[in-house]
Amino acid sequence: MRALLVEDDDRIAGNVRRALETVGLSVEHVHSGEAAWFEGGTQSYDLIILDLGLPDLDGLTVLKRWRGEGIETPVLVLTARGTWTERVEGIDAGADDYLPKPFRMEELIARARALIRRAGGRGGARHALGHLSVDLNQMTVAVQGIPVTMTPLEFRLISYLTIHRNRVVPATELLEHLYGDDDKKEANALEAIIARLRRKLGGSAIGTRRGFGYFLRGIA
Amino acid sequence: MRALLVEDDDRIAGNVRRALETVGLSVEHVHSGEAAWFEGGTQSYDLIILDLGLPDLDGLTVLKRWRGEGIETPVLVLTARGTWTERVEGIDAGADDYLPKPFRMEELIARARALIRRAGGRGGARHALGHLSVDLNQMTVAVQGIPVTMTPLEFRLISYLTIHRNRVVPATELLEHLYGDDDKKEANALEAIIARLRRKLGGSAIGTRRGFGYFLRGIA
DNA sequence: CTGCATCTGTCAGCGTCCCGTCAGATTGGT
DNA sequence: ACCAATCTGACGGGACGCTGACAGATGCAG
Repeated sequence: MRALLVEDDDRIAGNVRRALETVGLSVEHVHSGEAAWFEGGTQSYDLIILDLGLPDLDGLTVLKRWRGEGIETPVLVLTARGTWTERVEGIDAGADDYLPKPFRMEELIARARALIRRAGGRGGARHALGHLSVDLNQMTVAVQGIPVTMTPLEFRLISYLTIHRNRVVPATELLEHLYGDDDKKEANALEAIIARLRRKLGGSAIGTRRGFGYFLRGIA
Repeated sequence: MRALLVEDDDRIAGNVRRALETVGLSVEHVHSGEAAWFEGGTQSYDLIILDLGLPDLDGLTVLKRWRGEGIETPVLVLTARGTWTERVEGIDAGADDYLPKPFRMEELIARARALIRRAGGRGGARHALGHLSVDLNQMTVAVQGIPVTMTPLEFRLISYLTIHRNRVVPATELLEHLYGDDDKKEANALEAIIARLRRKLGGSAIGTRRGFGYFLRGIA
């Protein structure tokens, strides 16, 4: 379940990304209209979150182009100014839903879920790979069917790795995800959590790429 | 058991919400016709309370669109002016019942109940898990068949957990549900209610996921 | 109006568990 | 083989959640 986030403001983007990821979406983020136009046109997404106020190519233009090309991905439009005309424009251009800033993250999530559901993509908050299964709703993790209790940090870490299962996640990114970038912890804190996770999940669940980061592998 | 409340006046909306919640309904609230149109079309509700006097899209239009789409959810229409013609219009558009402002909350609740019951919503109003049974219509809770008396807050909490039984509900969400986000209570208030609930229901009914929130489990 | 009962928010104390830190072992790359 | 990166076990401070007690608020009865 992948989402494309088009937003030039990094602060907002960070929040949105975190919110979406907690409900099990894997989020790709681009800052500009051009990049969005390219990403959305070449990759397959289950949902696109589109901010209208972009530096280069206008969001509405991008949206119209997509629709013109027959791309049917559900699009949720964000905009600063919530005027009536703009809303109509957005709907006319092919937006599936519309959300004026500022908005509450819960609302964004609710609407995102609704869009995905309507599009027929069943919101799968349940991931399984190999002998490992992660349920983002119940916040449970099971190895070979038997449940394993997780502490908050451990769960957030395994969730993040699960959502980004297909790539190596840099340690810095994990640290940023677990603690707001402000908190300064010894780098060792992450390693400690990884160690505890490995003990619970079995040693081979989490792999290390020395100098880069960590990745999840199905347990063989 | 979920209700959608479409009402632009926040004062009225607050009262209605509280009233509905005391009878065990989980209430979603939108302010505009557009939002209502979207919410009602994408989510599944057991009841919709629709105010006609909306700023953007007229309530009647929304209602007609829903019916046109085959959405059969019972709709209770509220309106400021109770003229005869308007009532006919409302019924014609597909409303199931009609209530002129001002009205007494008791009457609203009575009609809401009637609509849900008529729609066969009886099926969803009674939940049973393990030795615990929760009846949202009668506002009763029973453990192993013997009824337990609940205070209002306790009942709203157990209702909310029952409705969202399949996931871990974050403490913040519970706080927001019990008190409007405006009220700022010490976080401990929630814990106090949970403790009282546990004493009544037996310790194992409500589970804690430290750092996340609470969840309901059938009593084994 | 007064007294009683109930509900519920606040507080303080306590136990449990989380997790950051440290120190030493171990691994992997060159 | 050497060095840096990573791993791991142990430990302790502190966050988190639970509970009992209390008091203000509210409602009801007399």
